[in-house]
Amino acid sequence: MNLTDSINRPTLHEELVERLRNLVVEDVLKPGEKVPEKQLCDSLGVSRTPLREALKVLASEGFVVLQANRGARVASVTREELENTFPVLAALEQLAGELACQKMDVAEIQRIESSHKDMLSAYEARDRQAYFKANQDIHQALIKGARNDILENHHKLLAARVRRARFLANLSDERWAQAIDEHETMMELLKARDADGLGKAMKLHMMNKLSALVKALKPEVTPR
Amino acid sequence: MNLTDSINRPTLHEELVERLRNLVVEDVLKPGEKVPEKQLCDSLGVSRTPLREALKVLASEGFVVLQANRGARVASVTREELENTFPVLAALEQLAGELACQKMDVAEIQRIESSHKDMLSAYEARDRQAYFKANQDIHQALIKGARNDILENHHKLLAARVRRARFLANLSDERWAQAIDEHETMMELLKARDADGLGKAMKLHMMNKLSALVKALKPEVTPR
DNA sequence: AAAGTTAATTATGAATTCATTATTCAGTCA
DNA sequence: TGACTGAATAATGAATTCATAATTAACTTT
Repeated sequence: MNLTDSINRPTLHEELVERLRNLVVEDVLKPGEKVPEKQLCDSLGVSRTPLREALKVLASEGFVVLQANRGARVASVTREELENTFPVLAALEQLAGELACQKMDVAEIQRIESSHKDMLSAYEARDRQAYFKANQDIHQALIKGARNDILENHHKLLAARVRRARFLANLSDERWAQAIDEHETMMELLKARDADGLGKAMKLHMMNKLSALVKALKPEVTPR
Repeated sequence: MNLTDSINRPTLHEELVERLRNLVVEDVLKPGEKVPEKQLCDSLGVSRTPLREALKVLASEGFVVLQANRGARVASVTREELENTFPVLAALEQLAGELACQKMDVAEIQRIESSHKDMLSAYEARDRQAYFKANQDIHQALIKGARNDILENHHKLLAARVRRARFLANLSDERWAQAIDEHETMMELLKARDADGLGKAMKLHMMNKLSALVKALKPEVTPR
């Protein structure tokens, strides 16, 4: 009898961390909004203890901000934060690209190519929803391919924080086309297993994403 | 009346996160050891609620491991973890080096040079304690110099996790000399404001640190 | 009516309590 | 003797309670 994977019943607070993080990333809980404990407890059917534990974790991850005796507010997405986050994310993706080239097996690369084609189809159809999905799958898979848990964890958190920015500015046609190009290049480099090249391409891809975002954002954000 | 900085009374759990993290990093709480809530509560003079909140945060930071209904254990420092963490840390330091070259002012660089000289003195005197301190000051200052909170946060956590490894293996004379050399180079590049160069040097410095560590570690660690 | 003050209400931080799960240990039987 | 069983104990997860700080509402006072 081989019971390798033991019963996996996550604790309440773990589930709550996941669910609340999703609510923040999916913009259900809006930036700046305060997070009323009682209300959430009622709607989620838990007591305050595990909820508050989850909020502490979320705060350490940067999704909410705690103020003593004033509870939690959803962290706002500032331009400054984006300008700080993207370079870090870019550095992580660069590393991921390098490692992925070395460590991924052929089947994995083929799966990425499949997601890549899905992405192209979504682009042709101008289906933003499907595009984002395929895009995320690709980046996710490349990170996984790096075989590095630490990298994966930190990337996951930063990527989630940045993902919220999609509610701030729409993807321009121009940027969209450029992104597709960049992905084509990345795909080529991955297949050629050009570690250094893919790393640099992924870094550049991120930084270009930031540029486009800041450009689309600039007018509306207070010039600080 | 300018009350820019409001009263800063951290909540209990925040203080606990700091203190417990220190206990782990300073090897007072040993890897694999379980963290008995009651005992800690008594010795710290707090109730279980804030302590448990702190443990959740520490778990999300990777310093402890939670098992449902079995409480928290201090995370062990495995070779695999080090081999995963250092490359990520190296990537962050590379970025920090690049940014620091661009953003630090002259006074800051001079202060780093002063720490650098302290470090050299400590090396001459073979004073490990003082060396570690000066070394940490330098790296800390370079990170600060990058003017990027996100980078700083993530670096801080990873650096703390890795710092625990110093209880696993001693710094060899050979490696120590090499590290000094690398720091000399870094100092030169910083003064020359060679962003790309400093970035690469810091990355290399980290990766060499890992090599030395793994070499010193290899015999004693169970071979995977 | 507007600004300021005080009382009532609400929300939060932390302690305590309760229920459940692990662990320990004595006892049983092969 | 040594492995198994089950009761007793201890530790944990979560709910509840309590004390205090923040917010709101009511009331003055001008």
